[in-house]
Amino acid sequence: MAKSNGTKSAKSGDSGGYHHGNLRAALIDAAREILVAEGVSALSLRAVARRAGVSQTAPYRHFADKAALLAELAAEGFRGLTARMEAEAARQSDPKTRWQALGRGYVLFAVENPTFLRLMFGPEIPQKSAYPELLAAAEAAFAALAGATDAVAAKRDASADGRIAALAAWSIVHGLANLLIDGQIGERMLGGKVPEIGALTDLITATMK
Amino acid sequence: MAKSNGTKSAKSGDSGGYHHGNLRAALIDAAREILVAEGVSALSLRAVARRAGVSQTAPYRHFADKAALLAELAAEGFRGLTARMEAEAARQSDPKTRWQALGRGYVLFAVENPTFLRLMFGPEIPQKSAYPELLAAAEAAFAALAGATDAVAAKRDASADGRIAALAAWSIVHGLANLLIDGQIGERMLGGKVPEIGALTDLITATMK
DNA sequence: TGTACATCAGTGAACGCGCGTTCACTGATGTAC
DNA sequence: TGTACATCAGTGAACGCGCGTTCACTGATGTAC
Repeated sequence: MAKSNGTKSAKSGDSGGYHHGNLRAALIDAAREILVAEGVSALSLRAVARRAGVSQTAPYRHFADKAALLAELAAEGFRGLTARMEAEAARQSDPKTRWQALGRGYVLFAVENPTFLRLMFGPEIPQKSAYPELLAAAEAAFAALAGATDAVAAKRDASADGRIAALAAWSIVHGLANLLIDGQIGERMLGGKVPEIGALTDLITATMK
Repeated sequence: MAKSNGTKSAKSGDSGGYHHGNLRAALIDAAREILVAEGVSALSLRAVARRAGVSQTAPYRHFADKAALLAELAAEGFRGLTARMEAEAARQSDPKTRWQALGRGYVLFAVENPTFLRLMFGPEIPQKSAYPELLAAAEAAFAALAGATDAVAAKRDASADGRIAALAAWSIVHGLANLLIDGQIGERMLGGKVPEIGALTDLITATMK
């Protein structure tokens, strides 16, 4: 997920003129850095502008408002989530093995990028449905999971409801991910032995039919 | 969950003197009302004092700081969650039926009290472990679930790991609850037919071994 | 029963902060002729 | 090739707001004698 738009930063050597060149991308870079380093509550438009080295009103040349910038970052998060799942599932063709690998990717992404997960699912972006790109990225992530669980369900029982299987799969990995990043899973709960996250996720997803 | 401490409210007829009588309870009532009506982001100490009809510094006579008040409210939330689960599972003695009923209670509580869930699991209370009452209430909720899933796991397979079964159960209902309250589950995902929440939860929990 | 006094639970003003957004503006760019 | 001019992408000041918390204070209560 550590990404950069590979454009000159606000203060790089290009003689630092009045015009920035690629401020839009630089603002998203700055926002990502703040999100990762300080969390979603520190992600103010003013802080983003400060970090990008421009005046606090400059972002309004590129984003309608704060939510529009956050929506773009959240969409990036969903694309990262999908990528992480698919990386984990590469070359897994057995349906069940594949779904477990996708689940591992989901939970690992969350643990590696907790602040992203909070932005993606939290209330900071009101009316997520107002951002088609965000909606599409979220649905693509779900579709990746659903594709695999459909295959599991169909293999086990031709009359199984694929939609329910997909939602159940999403629920279990989403729940585990959130409990982990919210610090709800204490050692006590696991009886002292705390497995590595990927292994733990495999144990959890193995409890599904 | 709609609760009141049954004490005279800030402005009731008791001649409204300088001393309130039971401000501590009245502050928690006020906080609960704000949480329910306006969400966790509106839950400021100043707003709570305003609603209770006292000066904005009065709460400091009863709570060390904002987090202490929120922790008390969150603990109340966990007790409500446990109660909702147990109400749903009353008179269910078959292990699997019982666990599904508890799960229904979990998800229904979340849908009925979404802002409570966000307070209970969200980042507004830093260092939840600093509040023993909160910790105990959260663990009691988990224990209720774990008690039932232990029985399911033991019945199915004597060598099954009860802790993993419990965590998986918690994950799936927690995930479903959060996806629902965050508005992530669209009609599209369910193919048009949107079942009632309790029935949906039963379908989801039925996918566990 | 009366009273001095310690304690408790409130108040009001203030500190110092950060936020999203709007406004009138200006410097830089690029294009039509 | 040179230049007038429209447009674009920045700036800086300000509006109006809310927040958590501290401080010195005061009104009310209850208790010891």
